[in-house]
Amino acid sequence: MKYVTIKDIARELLVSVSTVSRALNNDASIRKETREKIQAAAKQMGYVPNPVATNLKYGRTKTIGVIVPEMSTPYAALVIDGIQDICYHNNYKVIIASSGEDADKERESLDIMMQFMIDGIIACRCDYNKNTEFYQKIQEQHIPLVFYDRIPHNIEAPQVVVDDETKAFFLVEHLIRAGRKNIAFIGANFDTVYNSVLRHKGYRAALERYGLEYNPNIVIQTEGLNYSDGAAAVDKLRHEKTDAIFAFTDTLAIGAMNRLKSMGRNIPRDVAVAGFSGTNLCTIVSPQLTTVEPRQFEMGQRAAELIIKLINNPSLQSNEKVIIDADIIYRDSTEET
Amino acid sequence: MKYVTIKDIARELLVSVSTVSRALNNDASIRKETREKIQAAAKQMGYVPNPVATNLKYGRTKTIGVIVPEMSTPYAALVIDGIQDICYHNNYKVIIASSGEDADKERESLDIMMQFMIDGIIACRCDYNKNTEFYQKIQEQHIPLVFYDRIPHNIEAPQVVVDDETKAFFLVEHLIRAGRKNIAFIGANFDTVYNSVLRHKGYRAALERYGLEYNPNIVIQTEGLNYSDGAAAVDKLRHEKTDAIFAFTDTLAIGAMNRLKSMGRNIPRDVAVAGFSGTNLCTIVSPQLTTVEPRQFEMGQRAAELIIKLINNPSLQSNEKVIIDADIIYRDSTEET
DNA sequence: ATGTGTTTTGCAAACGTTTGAATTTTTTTG
DNA sequence: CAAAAAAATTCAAACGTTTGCAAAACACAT
Repeated sequence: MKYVTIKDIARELLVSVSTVSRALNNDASIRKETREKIQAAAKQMGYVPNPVATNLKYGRTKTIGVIVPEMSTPYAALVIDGIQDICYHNNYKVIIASSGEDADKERESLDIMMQFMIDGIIACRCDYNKNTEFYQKIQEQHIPLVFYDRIPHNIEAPQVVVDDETKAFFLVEHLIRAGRKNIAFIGANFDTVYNSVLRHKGYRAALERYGLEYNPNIVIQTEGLNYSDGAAAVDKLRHEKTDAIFAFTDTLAIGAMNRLKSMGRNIPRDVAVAGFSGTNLCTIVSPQLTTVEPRQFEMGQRAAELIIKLINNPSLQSNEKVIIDADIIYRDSTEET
Repeated sequence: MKYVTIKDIARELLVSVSTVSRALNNDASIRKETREKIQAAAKQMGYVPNPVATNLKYGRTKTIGVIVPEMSTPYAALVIDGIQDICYHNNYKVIIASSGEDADKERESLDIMMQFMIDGIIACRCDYNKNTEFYQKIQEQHIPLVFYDRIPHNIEAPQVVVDDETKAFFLVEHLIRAGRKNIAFIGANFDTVYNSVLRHKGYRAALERYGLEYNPNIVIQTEGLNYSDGAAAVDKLRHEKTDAIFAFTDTLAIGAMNRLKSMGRNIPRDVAVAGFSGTNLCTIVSPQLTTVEPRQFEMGQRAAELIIKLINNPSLQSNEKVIIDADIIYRDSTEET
């Protein structure tokens, strides 16, 4: 593909390239007539400015890299949508990589992005104890870096997150008020996903607040975050008295729910189940799943706005922390008994 | 972020930039010693080649644009994964835009990508009767263009697709053999999604082959492709005798299934349900859903390989058509009565 | 006409690479 | 030891922009 350049226009109109450049950028020093003549010609000739040339000139790529832990839930899709919404409107390209909850893959993707010289990174770490030095190196190079969703925990950085602890508290409170006494927590590994620690904290606080005993036997940490991990967690609970489950994500909740059902237990009568994520998957399972629904699209938007702000403001050393609101959606899976 | 350049290395080592350039590119005309010295210095100084400079030089962006109709199913995620797998290994950036099944949005995204001067486009059209001229314009500009999944139908272009007709035939055959006599087809609009036309063709062929009467009253074209559209289709079937449903996608199938359940109909006893897409969503609903599962990751890979081939071979005017295999996965939703 | 001031345009360098051609250095040869 | 050949290095232009500064064009007063 051969594109029309500023030079072509200059040659055509017998003016200099600088004049064309200025005219197209509406520079005040160009005579109105000339400007209009040039802009008309540009349009007519199908000129489109070559972004790589200007990027070279300005020493940037107008690209931001996004690392997500997974890409196959509507949750991820919505966040990405939000990011792209802001970025495309600000003329930034977005490149996405999924780590698949694998820290090595995450690291590898970061490496690729660094080679692309992206102007900034929006990341959702899969494991808060991994790749820390790498992210620090990125920070030292003064490449803008924003985290979202997963709490970075052991690294100071701007971030866009949900108030896990509070939301978990309210959700568990809801279960308690619905008459549940033995509420299990199916969480992600505490050494991997810090949000899990926080939701557990909220969970425990709610129990305490309502005078329910905390039973470590019904607090499970899963291997991964797939449906099968939810199911596996249920197996571990097999011999424990349980009348409700609060799962770390919708995926875990759905995995758990289906296992419970196949064991012949009725939901919500025998066991209430609640998740966290607020994807529309909650509405396609039966019974429909109660969940905490962060404003995912907005989360993406905020993260994108933040990174763009940091890119345009290299001096700004802020570690701004944006809290995204989340709604608790009550559905059949936690109906009162 | 200030990066180390070839010039910095040149200055440091008191050689010319061309020597550095050639040394780093392993040019044979550079003395071994010099080359090694330069490469060592480059590494030590943390040099990373500036892709925007080389891209400018070569008149390309090393970016390929992907247009998907939706991004919130595991289907899309897997295809994208496949695309990225190939592209990142070939040093191409991938930028993705979702049209949300809206032709205007699709067009808008294409516009943005054109402004980014991507080297090629991989697209899944949301409506084969919309934006045709626009895609033709892209072809006229000789920008490599590959379609996947949705049949482009009224435009000649390289594509990576599934044999819809045949696969639909076999799936419906399976329903018939399981004893179903009144098999409904819930398809996407025939004027919008050509695959729907083809699957309908396969559906009809299977009926014919087994001597079942074709009943147009139980062939529904939906508005959109969401769960709600599946449910709405079931409502339209309300007064028809139906003991099986073949839905155009898993999403439609799940929407239909849930509506049937809420109407008190048992699946598969009263109505068998089958979908098409092969996402893992089929396994989280109950009963688990029979479906046709195209090799999604592979589909993405093939599409990416094709586009890269075309980029590297501008002369190649091929309209290669790659057929991706698909497996029929039999699950509880279509068990024999 | 001449000079002054303003407006408009052009020159040339720069961003970080690559690469054909020219130049320098080294090696080989008679 | 000089000349020729080969090898290694450098020069300079190019990719498509932007932009400080110089130059040209014009307006107006004298």
